[in-house]
Amino acid sequence: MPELPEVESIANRLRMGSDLHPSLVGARILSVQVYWQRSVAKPLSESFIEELKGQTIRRIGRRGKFLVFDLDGLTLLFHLRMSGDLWVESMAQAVAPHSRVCFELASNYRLTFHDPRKFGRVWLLEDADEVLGELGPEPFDPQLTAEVFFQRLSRVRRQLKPLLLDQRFIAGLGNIYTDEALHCAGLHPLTRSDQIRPDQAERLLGCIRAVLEEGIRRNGASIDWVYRGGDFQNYFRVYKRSGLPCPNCGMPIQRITVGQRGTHFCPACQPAP
DNA sequence: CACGAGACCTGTTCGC
DNA sequence: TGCGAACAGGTCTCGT
Repeated sequence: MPELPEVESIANRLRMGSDLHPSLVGARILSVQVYWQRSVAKPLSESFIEELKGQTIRRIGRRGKFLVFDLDGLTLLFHLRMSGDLWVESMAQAVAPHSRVCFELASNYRLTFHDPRKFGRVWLLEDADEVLGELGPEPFDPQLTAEVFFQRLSRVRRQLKPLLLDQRFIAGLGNIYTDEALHCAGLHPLTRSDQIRPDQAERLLGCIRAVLEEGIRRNGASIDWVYRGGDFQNYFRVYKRSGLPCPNCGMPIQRITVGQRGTHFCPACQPAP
């Protein structure tokens, strides 16, 4: 489910509240239940539970695909990986199947880390950089100019698709938005990064920002049974559209596998390198 | 350094 | 209908 726009949408909802629950900013944590030990990456779950007692959520943000909860001198981080989600439920509700970690709040609500596939992780850290430190730039960082982006592309010789998925190169892109951005930019996913011209780099950066912006505007994409809320899935141009016509030229969208990931592109608009 | 394969997991969908 | 294979929004580790 979660790439930058989905995580941003979840962070916004938790921060602002919704018709179903109040904002979590200012909420105090009474107790924590861990139902799947490996979901807690750090520290050991006993300390995790103990240290969280009495902490208050001061701020809710996002960095790359991480949700960042600033507490009282500690930082709570979530990575949702493939199937994770954060739910706010009334304490009266039964704990749902696939709930991995539950946080009971003083407001009589419960924050649930729900994650069927168990790939997601949560950290409680004194220094968030221990986990976030290696991340590449935020796509919307004004410091990330077309010039800087071109230099970063040129410094390595890698296929564009796996490179854009590398969170150390740029933070927040996943399989959907990478395919959409490459299609928007007219670049084949297997193009080598050091073969890119400055004007193509500028176009690609603009497209990355455009597709992420659209994703955020539509509150992310909701596919299958994981995560509901957004409707960007109705506006995909290439992702999961193999065989269907390219919205630009009508050519059937093609699907290949790149670095173990399904990769969708238009053979006409994105000519092979 | 760059890439591919396997691991970690459960659930859904597709083909026979 | 039933069953196995393929596939899924991510990332880590290992071998070449």
